[in-house]
Amino acid sequence: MCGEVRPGHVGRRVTLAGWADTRRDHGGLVFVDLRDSSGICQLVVNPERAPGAHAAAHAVRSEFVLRAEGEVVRRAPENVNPDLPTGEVELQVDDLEIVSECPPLPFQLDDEGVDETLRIRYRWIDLRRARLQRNIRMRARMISIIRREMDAAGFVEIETPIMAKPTPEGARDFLVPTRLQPGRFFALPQSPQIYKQLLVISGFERYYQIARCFRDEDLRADRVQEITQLDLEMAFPDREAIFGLMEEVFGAVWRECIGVELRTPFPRLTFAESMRRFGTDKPDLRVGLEIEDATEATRASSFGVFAKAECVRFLRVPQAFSRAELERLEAVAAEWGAKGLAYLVFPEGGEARSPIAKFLSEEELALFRTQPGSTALFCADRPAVVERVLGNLRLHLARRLGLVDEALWRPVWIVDFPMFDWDEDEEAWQANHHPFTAPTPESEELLERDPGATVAQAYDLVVNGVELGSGSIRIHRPDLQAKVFDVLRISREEQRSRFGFLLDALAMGAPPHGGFAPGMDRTVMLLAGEPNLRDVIAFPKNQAGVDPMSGAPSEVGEEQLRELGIQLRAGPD
RNA sequence: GGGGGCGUAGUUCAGUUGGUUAGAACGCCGGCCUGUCACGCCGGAGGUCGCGGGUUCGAGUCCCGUCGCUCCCGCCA
Repeated sequence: MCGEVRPGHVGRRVTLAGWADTRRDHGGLVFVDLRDSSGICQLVVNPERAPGAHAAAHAVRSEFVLRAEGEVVRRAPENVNPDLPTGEVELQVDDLEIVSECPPLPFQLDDEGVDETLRIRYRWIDLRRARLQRNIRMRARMISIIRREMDAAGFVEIETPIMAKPTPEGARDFLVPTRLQPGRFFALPQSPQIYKQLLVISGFERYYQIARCFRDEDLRADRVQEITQLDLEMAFPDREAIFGLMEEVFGAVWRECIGVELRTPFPRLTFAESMRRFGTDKPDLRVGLEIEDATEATRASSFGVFAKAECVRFLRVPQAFSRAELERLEAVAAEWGAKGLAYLVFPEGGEARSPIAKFLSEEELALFRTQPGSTALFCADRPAVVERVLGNLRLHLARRLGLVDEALWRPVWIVDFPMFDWDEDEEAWQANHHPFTAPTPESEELLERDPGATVAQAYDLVVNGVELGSGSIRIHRPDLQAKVFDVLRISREEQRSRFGFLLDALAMGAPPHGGFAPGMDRTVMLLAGEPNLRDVIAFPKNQAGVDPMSGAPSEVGEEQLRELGIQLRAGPD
């Protein structure tokens, strides 16, 4: 292997094979950097020693596949390349075979800024980049570690159907027609949720799967339509058992993939506390800034906006902003729905600067006064708006002021999510996690009386502000499941037709069960430090959901459609 | 569905108030070169300025439309 040639091999005759990374042709001597997945080794071809090999070397171009035979020799001290692990030696070539040729590439491998469509279209070349090789190999190592840990913990890997039943609520399904049942469709699973519950009910007390999941939704840098998740479910769970297992698995992954020791147990934060302190349910705990409350303190204020607002909160930022900076911040805040951004600037050795200072009493001012050279930024509105604005402003400021310690890893469990969110458009309750999530025993009685106050036994794992996975303790009593469906206004008939088999199974000896499902793509993305999910996926699609390499999805012939009983209409108009 | 950015050589980009023959770097081709390692030096080829329309004596540049890519919002139980 090219990257493994060492001084200990000096004098040995070896054959190396790989790709021509670069060629340096001196007319006489020709140097070729031969690359394989283990690294690079320099070939030296001397026209006097090997005229045949020299002619071949002269014809070599980038990315040709070569086989070189020769003797490992030690380089003279002045010729050592300290940047190369194999830099003390080289291969003195006697025989060089061009195994495979390559035309000039559509882009250069050392050019990082190439248009992504072009990169994906020629993915087999793009994947030769050291960075992508590292990402894809790290992904494989992670999956292998996870399998080892899950097996050791007594979990059984079981495959569930890729062709499953459509679920109209939630994300949009990818539908799959079938010739044998014209007019009917399978759906690609958004998750193996129901199957895994059935498996545990079946007596597989510990199930897992490296599962592909599909959602026909719009894509983002950190969102693709086809994801891989570690899907797991267990009988007689307690939340702590699942947390402990995941901490062990992620601990092993971080340790063995990037040499980082995660401190366990991971801290826990309730949903309510996370929203209050960080304005989000996926807080980046590397950022020290926290949102503080001023609702009560300003209740009696002569500043009407504060006095009347349902909620007033603020951020203390360690920088005295200028007028222009504050205007830019206000514009940023407006994008997130802020009607305004009140501020108190405390400059170094000067009076507080603020258009609202005159409305605030000495006591109120004292409350917000921090060290000189800082600013208090206020948002007053409904809690949801205040949280969104200040939560995003917190991240924006952290990035801009360099308050994020990139070397830190801060995992956190977010717990005690609300069972339901109120959907303004539908004027109905929606499951915050999914409809199979159990309420806490204490809040179960609130289900009918006050659905919004019901607390779910659901939890998310968040690392450095990225939601890696979520899970819950499930409902294992058919009566409770039916009650939850009632809150979601799913009629008894609909419950039967859509989830009848699950309700039946719950009625036939279902143990308490629960599970978790961390996303593998996002985990590698985090481990590899990649901002874009596509760079940890071997063959990704573009933002329009199209594969520029194969052209998928593509149109199909009439014959194929006829067999499926599908007729295409001309266009939407 | 909505908003921002981008689209000029194989690639990454520059291109002034609209004005001669649209440039650079890398890559590519040819030549020279026996210690380079992003080799060097000399020479050369390479352009539907995304596409369509308009304004103008004249459009890469201005206007309208359209397509593509990308980032974000919505959406993602």
